[in-house]
This record gives sequence, C-alpha cells and structure tokens, in this order.
Amino acid sequence: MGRTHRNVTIRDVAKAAGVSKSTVSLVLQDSPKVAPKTRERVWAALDKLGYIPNAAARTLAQGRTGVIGLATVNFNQKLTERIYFSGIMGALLEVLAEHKYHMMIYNAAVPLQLAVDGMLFLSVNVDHPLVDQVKRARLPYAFLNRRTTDAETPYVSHDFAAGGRLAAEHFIELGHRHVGVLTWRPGIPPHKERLAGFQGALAEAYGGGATCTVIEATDLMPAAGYKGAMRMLSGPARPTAVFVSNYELLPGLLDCCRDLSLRIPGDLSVICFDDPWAAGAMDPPITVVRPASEEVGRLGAELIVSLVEGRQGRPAQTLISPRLIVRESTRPFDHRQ
Amino acid sequence: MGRTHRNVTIRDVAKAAGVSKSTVSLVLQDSPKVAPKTRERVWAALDKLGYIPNAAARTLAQGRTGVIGLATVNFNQKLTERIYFSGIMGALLEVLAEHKYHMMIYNAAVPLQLAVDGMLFLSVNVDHPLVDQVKRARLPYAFLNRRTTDAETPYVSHDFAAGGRLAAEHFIELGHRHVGVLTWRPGIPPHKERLAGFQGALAEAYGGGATCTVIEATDLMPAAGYKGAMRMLSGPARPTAVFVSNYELLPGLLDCCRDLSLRIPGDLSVICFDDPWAAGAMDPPITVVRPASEEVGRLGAELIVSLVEGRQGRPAQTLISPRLIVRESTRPFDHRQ
DNA sequence: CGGCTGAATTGGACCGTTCCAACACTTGGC
DNA sequence: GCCAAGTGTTGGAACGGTCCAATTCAGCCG
Repeated sequence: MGRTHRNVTIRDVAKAAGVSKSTVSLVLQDSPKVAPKTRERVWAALDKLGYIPNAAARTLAQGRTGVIGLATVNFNQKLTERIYFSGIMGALLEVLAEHKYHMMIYNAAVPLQLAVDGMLFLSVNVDHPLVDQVKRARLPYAFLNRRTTDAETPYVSHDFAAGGRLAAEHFIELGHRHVGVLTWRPGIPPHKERLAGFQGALAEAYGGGATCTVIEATDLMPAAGYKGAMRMLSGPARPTAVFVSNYELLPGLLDCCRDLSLRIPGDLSVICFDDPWAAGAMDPPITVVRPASEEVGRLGAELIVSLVEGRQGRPAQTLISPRLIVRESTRPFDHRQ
Repeated sequence: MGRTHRNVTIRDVAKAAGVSKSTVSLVLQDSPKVAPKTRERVWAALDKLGYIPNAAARTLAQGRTGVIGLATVNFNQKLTERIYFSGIMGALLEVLAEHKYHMMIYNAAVPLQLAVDGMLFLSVNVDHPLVDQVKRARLPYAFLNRRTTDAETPYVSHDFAAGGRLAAEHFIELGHRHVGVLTWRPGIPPHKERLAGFQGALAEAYGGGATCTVIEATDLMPAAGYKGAMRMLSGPARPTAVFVSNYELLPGLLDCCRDLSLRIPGDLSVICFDDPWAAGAMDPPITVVRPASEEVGRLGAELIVSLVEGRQGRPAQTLISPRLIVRESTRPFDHRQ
C-alpha cells in the first residue's frame, strides 16, 4: 500500500496514444469533435495505463469541485438528533447524487478547507462563526433546521411552532385542560418554537382557563427524562396529558409511569415530538408529531444545487409542517377522574 | 450570492503586504524563518483582504487532501443500518477530526472523483467494483463491517459469529432446547455469521438434541417481521426462545406475541441482535447482543489514518466482539410448560 | 490550380498553491 | 577588511488538468 509510484497523468496517456494532451482531455469529456479512430486509440491508452483523473487539478482548472459541504457542530455529541440526522442525510445524499454531487462533512473542529461549491448548515445556529467564514468565501449556502428573520438567507426548516400547535390542538379536542410539557433547553430555537406553538394554541382555546406545567430536563439521558417526569407526575396536581418535546425523554417518562402505576392512555395521554424508531411498536403505540426530515433533506439538496448552479425559481425559504400521527397513547379526558 | 467576484489569491496578499508570494506562503504555514515584523505585515494584509486559501491548489501542490472518503452503497436504502450507521459515523468523524481530517461521503451512483487521501468502505462487499477503482488509484483503504479471508486487506469488523454464539449460550444456560432464529438474507456475510455462530454453539452443547427453527423474513418492514414471527410461533411445535438476528424485525415479533397472547419472557424468551433505541425502555426491556459500533468507527478511523500517514504498528485486521446485555426478555425454561 | 471552408488537432497560458535553490544582507571572527 | 555562516526573502518550476486561439490538412468549388 505504498504512496510511492507516481500516478499516471494525462500527458503519459497522450504520449502512449500518440496525440496531444488536449486531445486526451477532449476524449475524457467526450467531445464530439474527436475523430472516431483517434477516440478509440486514446481509450485504449487510457485503459492500458489505468488512468485516473486528478480531482484537485481538475477543480483548480475549472473552478468547481462537484461537492457540497455539510457542516454540523459536534455531530457525535448530537446524540439527540442522530436518528433524525441519518434520515435527513439519506435524503440529502440521494438528491445530491441525482445532480452528480458528492457530499463532504465538515467538522467545526478541523480548520475549514473550503473544497466545495456550496455549503449546507445542519442545525447550526445562524450566528455560528463557521457561517461567517463561508460568507467571506462567497460560497452559496443554506440552513437546514434553522430559520432566519430576514428575507434573504436561504433555509429549509420545520415549522416547529405548527408542530407544537398540532399537539395542543389534539389535546384540546380530547378535552384535556391540565397539560404538561416535558422539554429540554427551551432556549434553543427549535425547542422554543415547539413550546410557543403549544402554549399559543392552548391560550387561544382556553384563554387563562387551562394549566400547563413546563418541566425542563437537565439533559437527554433517560435518567433526566425520568426525573423530569417524576417531578411533573408525582404531585397532587398532575396533568392528564403530556407533550414530550424531545423523543430522547420519552423512555424516562414511560418508565416513570410504570413506577407510578399510571396507565397510558387511561391515566395519562402522551404525545411525543419526533417519531422515533419503534414508537409505533411500543405498548401502547405512541401518538407522535412527526417532522418530515426526509422532505427537509430533499428540498435542502435541491435548494443548494440551484443556488450553486445559479438557477432561480425554487423558493429560498421553506418551512415544512410536521404531521400528527394518532396512535393509542392519547384518549379523551375522563371527567369521572 | 453571486459567483462573480474573483477570489483573493496569495499574490494579491503579497502585493498588499509588499512581499513575495513565497513569504506569504511561509507565513501561512507559520514557518519560524519569517521575521516578526514581516509576519505582522502579512497578517494584516491577510485579514484586510479576507484571504481564504484555495484547497484545490494546495492539494495539487502538496499531493494530499486532508480528507478521508467513506464509501457506502445506497446509504439511503440501507434503512436497516441507519441507526447503526450514525453511531459509527459519529465515532469516525470524531477520531478523524482529532487527526485533522475531514470526511467525504461517496455515493456509488456518482462517478468517483478520488479527492481523498484514503478510503473507508462501510458495509461494502469486498468484491464491489468501487473497490477496484480505489485499488487501481493506489489509495490506502480499509473495510468496515466486512472481513476478508486473506491476511493483508485491512479491516475492522464485528465478530458476528461470536455474537450469535453469545445469544445461543445464554439460551443454553437458561435451559432452552427448542429455539428459533428470525433472520433476513442469511446469504449476506454478517447475517450468515450470526446464524452460524448461533447454530455452532447449539450443536456443541446439545449435539443433535435440540431443535432450531430458522425463519427468513422476506424484507425488513414490520409486516415481514410479523409474518415471519407468526409462521414460527403459531404452530404446535413453537420454540421457547427466539433470537432475532436483525433489530428491524423485532417490532413485528412483539406485535405477533401480543396477538397470540404469548407473554415475554413467560412464554417466550427473546434476544435481539443490535441494541436499537429504546430497547431498554420497552415492556419488557429486551435482552440484546450489542455490537460495538462506536468502537469500530474509532478503530477504523485510526487504521486509515495510520495507513495514509505510512505509520505502522496498529494491527490491520481487527474483529470486535459484541456484548450480551441481559435485560428482562429472557428467563429460564419452565419445565412445567 | 488557388483559395475557401470546416473538421481535427495542438501548443501554451492559466488555475493558486508549495517548495527548492539561489540570492541579498547581517553579523561576527580573525 | 574579508570571508564564512547564518538569517530572511525571493523567483520560478512544479502539480495535472482545462480551454482558447492557432494550426494543419483534406475536400470542394469555380
């Protein structure tokens, strides 16, 4: 596995085929201007020498890389969003491939070598220093999972507020008035928006005539979910319905209910934001608000490609509404309780 | 977001600072040979002009990219392994970042532009055409999740056979003699190995004195898991313990047990290969054989970096044993049944 | 036969870096 | 006062492609 052996260049091929390097270059881009028999001779030489084009040289010459960057902060620590991330990444890769782009993952920890035609920021806040670097390099970019207030910055994100609203409306329809939200870091935009949407819908429906207990988990480990749920559910004024704003907190809540002998949905209705794996196979199957992450990936890829290739048309700011999927963890409030 | 405005080059900076481009280059690599006041002047110019190095040019000149490629086949269709993938990718990114490498994701669908220093194949079979291309380019490479029979090809994989064995041994210890395996595509190496390990341990313990029903699911959708489980469990000779060789099949099995009123672990012990999200929060918490995917990611990253940088030392072929995590879905065979 | 046209091919400039050999300028020793 | 040994700085040749303008050459027409 030596790094020795100089690689075959276009010049070597040219010599072997008895033509100039320009001709070889033309053949490689299958230009129609090359005579058939010349083309064949060049192909033979190409094959024989096992020529592999040098991507850096090509990029340098034509000023494009054929690569889109995906920047995200501390991928590995975002345990939170792992499953979600892989959903979005799968869609990104698929659509980028359709447009003949590869994808490069940037880690904020490594000095940024901008070897891309455009950059996507996934769950990176708009004021992150990384963003400035990309702006200064005059690269096209777009945000995923983050929205901005201005009208220019391109983004594709979820309508988190609408998601929170969906949950609240479902509870309202079922007659619940004492509700709770189990959340995490309500300062971070996506979580803030979920909570705001939830509380907004509640206020619209009941005015002041409802109670909403908001509990903030200290982290996303199951233990924190358990502790948060316990604080919410062990008191005398426990809510009859809970909106879990992050799926990592769900297992803790379920455990807690088991320990308190609270039955779902008999004693407590539960809606979870995100549709984690097996949510539908749990006992009972959990009602969820599912963000359309594949959709975000797909639209995000289309967006950055159109920006890179200078096409117009596609709207540059998109919000996608999550869907409510009703399963068996929610039920009408029982007034006999 | 125009692509117009020519980028600032090292020459522009040199002119602005009143030095030669060589000096600027030296400053950029902070060479100690530059006089302090020159250095300062250059930095000022660098800042003022907002210089951003051109990665392609640098790569071309020094013959290294600072990027490791990760190739995988149809990422998006590998729903199977999504969660697993993100675990491994997190670890890869973390370790590569420590060594100052970025990661590029190759999609087999896009013509391969080899703009990397080394390549990792994740769950790609060793005879895949992609591999040949990389070999011909004389790039260092290694396989993840696949092993080879020769002694040279570098890989980091799981000891799947040991995983199957662990499951069987646990069942044997608990006294189960009528067991089943719910599998998928037993022709694919990782699945074949799991099954072989399981059956091997069984044969060693019991000789011919055990029955092992192997059911192959048609795909990985929950419905297929359900159908497979039904075939295995609805007959009169149903096993008392089942090894689910792929976690995607687990929800179907659980549903099936609910429908047949089989209680876990009372009527049926269950072990699942892979430790999917929330397996420990299910009712009952599921006993699993957990592959150490982060470990594979970490070691894989170290391996490819050492190959790229020409260091020796690290063993080039590693198998990592999964761990058995006993929860509450397994229990001794009850002879009164 | 000379001139024109178009197809096929080619040389060379260029992309933006790195890196090496050469050069200028101090400094210090004798 | 001259030479040797540094210390800083620099020009220019790579790196391996692309692409444009120039060139060659055959075929055709008047």
